[in-house]
Amino acid sequence: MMASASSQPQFRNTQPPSKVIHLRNLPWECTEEELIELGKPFGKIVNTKCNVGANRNQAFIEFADLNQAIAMISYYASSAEPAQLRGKTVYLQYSNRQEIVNNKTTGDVPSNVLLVTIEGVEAGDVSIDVLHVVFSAFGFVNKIATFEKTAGFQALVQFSDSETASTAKNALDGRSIPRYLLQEHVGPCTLRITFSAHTDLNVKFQSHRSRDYTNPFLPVAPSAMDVSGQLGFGQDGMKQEPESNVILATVENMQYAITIDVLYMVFSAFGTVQKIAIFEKNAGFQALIQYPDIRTARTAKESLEGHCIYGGGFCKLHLTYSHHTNLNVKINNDRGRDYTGGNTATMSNQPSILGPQPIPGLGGTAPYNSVPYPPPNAMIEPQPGASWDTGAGTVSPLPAQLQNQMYMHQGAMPPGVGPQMMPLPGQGSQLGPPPPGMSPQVVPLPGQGSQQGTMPGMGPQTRMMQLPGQGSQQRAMPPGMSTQMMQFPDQGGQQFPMPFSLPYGR
DNA sequence: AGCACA
Repeated sequence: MMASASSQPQFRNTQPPSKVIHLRNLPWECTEEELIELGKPFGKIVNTKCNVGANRNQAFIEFADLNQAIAMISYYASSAEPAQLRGKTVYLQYSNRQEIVNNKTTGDVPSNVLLVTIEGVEAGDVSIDVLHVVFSAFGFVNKIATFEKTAGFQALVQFSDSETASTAKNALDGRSIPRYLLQEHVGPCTLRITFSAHTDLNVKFQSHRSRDYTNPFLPVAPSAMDVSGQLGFGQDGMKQEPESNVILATVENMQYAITIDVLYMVFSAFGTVQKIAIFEKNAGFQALIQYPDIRTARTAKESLEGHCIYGGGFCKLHLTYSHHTNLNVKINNDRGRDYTGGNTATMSNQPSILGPQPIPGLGGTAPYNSVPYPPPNAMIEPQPGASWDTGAGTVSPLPAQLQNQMYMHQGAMPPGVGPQMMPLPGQGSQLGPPPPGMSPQVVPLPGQGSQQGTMPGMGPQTRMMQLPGQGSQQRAMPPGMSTQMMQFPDQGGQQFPMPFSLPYGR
């Protein structure tokens, strides 16, 4: 048949032009998107086929028009720069076929392996551990492999079965990784999820890019040995600031003025506030809130982070640990306040009726154990509404006019009920039933372990934050609902709450 | 680095 029978005719002869281009030496698990990215400058790509060949590192792209394929081949034939994908040289030639035939049901044949594209981040912004935490909420994650593409970051996440994978896909596709799992500089990490064609990933090492959670004895790649400890990130790669008894607060969407009194009120709910300083920086309003101890600060930070001081999503708090340990407040004024007793008679004692009380649902945390001096009102029984009644105590840290402004009464919250009941996170009147279309914001992830079961029907309550103190009288949450679920602010529907069932320690 | 899919 073959007229010019040669040992390797396809290598020696230039292929006749075809709309289909054969690509080889592709990076691992090259995606259709990457192929399109490579080819689209030359024309309209009408079909692709990825991961073919013995090493699954070959692919085909089919242009709408033959001339477009010719343009691509011609360009790279004379270009000084070879075609590249993820830094790898990609070799192109006309395919020996005239069209791609594939029965690809592009995307959604269920698989136990998910292909996850994390939009808007650099590789390295999202650690494999963060991904593991996110996806573990749906079931045991067998393996994860991550890889970079030119403009983005992808991961293959392998579950035991496609049902679990489907659940995860449905819940997470289009959503973003919660901010608190990420470094500050990282932008929104939207997840795009499809089913992979893989069924079992071949993970050879535990490394910063691949993990096999089914095999603890898998050798650890040397490159992954010393990742933790850098940049203040913990072993799991998540944010781990050095803790402090002083909290630095910044405020997003600051539609209302925030005074020291307001901050005092909010932060006193977690323990004795010793000092507050507020100031403007380039970034805007900032405040430092000093507690007697790290533990109290941690409780306040974890409880308040992402929550809004005012309803309607106004004045959303973002809290980090300050590098300070003791604020130097020289004069008490509207910029700084020292409540420790040196300065003001009225502020000389525990100013709040809120004594040390365990935070409901914080799992045995005793945040006030280390308060260095006994708050005088520790024994006062919780009384709904009492603590924030301006007339109830000797100290009224909140100007009357502020009270109106501060806690917008939201139907379910009776006047006089203090900030314990204020609907903190979220944007709206969260005490009522969820507006249509709001519920996806609070799609509860199914719990994987014993710690946190699925919370069906968990609607707007998740946005309620139960502050310690008197709130137990007016519980807005079903008993037993973990406060952990309340700590995840939603951000315009972008984020999702997660049960905080970390399979391994932080 | 070298041509899939049924």
